[in-house]
Amino acid sequence: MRIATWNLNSVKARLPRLLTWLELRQPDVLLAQETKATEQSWPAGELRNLGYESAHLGTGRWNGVAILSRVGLDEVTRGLTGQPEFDGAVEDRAIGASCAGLRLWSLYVPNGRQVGHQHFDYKLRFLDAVRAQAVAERAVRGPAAPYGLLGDFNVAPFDSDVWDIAAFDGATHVSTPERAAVTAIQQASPDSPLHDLMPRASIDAVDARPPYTFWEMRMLGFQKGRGMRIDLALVNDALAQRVESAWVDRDARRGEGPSDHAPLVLDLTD
DNA sequence: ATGTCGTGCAAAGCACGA
Repeated sequence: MRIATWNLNSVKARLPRLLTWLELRQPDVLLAQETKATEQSWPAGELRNLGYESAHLGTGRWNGVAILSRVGLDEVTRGLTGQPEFDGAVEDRAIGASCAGLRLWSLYVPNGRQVGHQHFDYKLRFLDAVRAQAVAERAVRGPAAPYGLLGDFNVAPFDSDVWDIAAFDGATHVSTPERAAVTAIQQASPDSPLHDLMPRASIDAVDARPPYTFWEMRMLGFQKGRGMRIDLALVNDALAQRVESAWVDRDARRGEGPSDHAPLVLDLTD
């Protein structure tokens, strides 16, 4: 079984590449972010033609999250319990579902813009709502149920997760409170920690490069190797023990018209 | 700090977000 998470940066702009990628890599579940789609514009028909059911949460120009599955799509949850608002609205940043016995979330954590910006505070509150969601579901489902929080966290957990930590002095994505908020999610249920699965940098069996998942469109970030590992898979023991391989599909970042993110792929035992 | 994208509005140029 194969599951993946991918920030598409517009499903409309990415649809040809998305469909090609689904046929090439054959994921059983895809957790998608930044669809920038409405329920009307979500391409459910094209996805169904490839064998995927899908559940989408999106209202327009920004954000938007979805789960695609060809192994069942049940218990769909749109939004987090207690999800904070920004500018008076709950944004389309979280959708959960159960797929073939796995409880999975597709998350698009707010960017934060600048440390100290109100959007940064919103980011921290959102991450705390993710933590609370994990605690609540852990209480209901128990530690034996495979559980994963996947998506664009907009946080690089370690200094080595960015191309040059000196270039990020004072920046978001690497600050202490953001990293502490991610750690708090992982440790929310101390008897059932969530592991930050470290992927390989590519599908190759051995790849010594850093496993970045995002490269800026500006300044030729990909071409210059200026990347960040900000798309994460936080999974409990029950799911982690089924992971045979985790890797970044950096080939999806190449060529004409890519997203600025590459998919993070998990290959599981059946 | 931004040299690139993507979106939507109102209209082929901008504002906004990342």
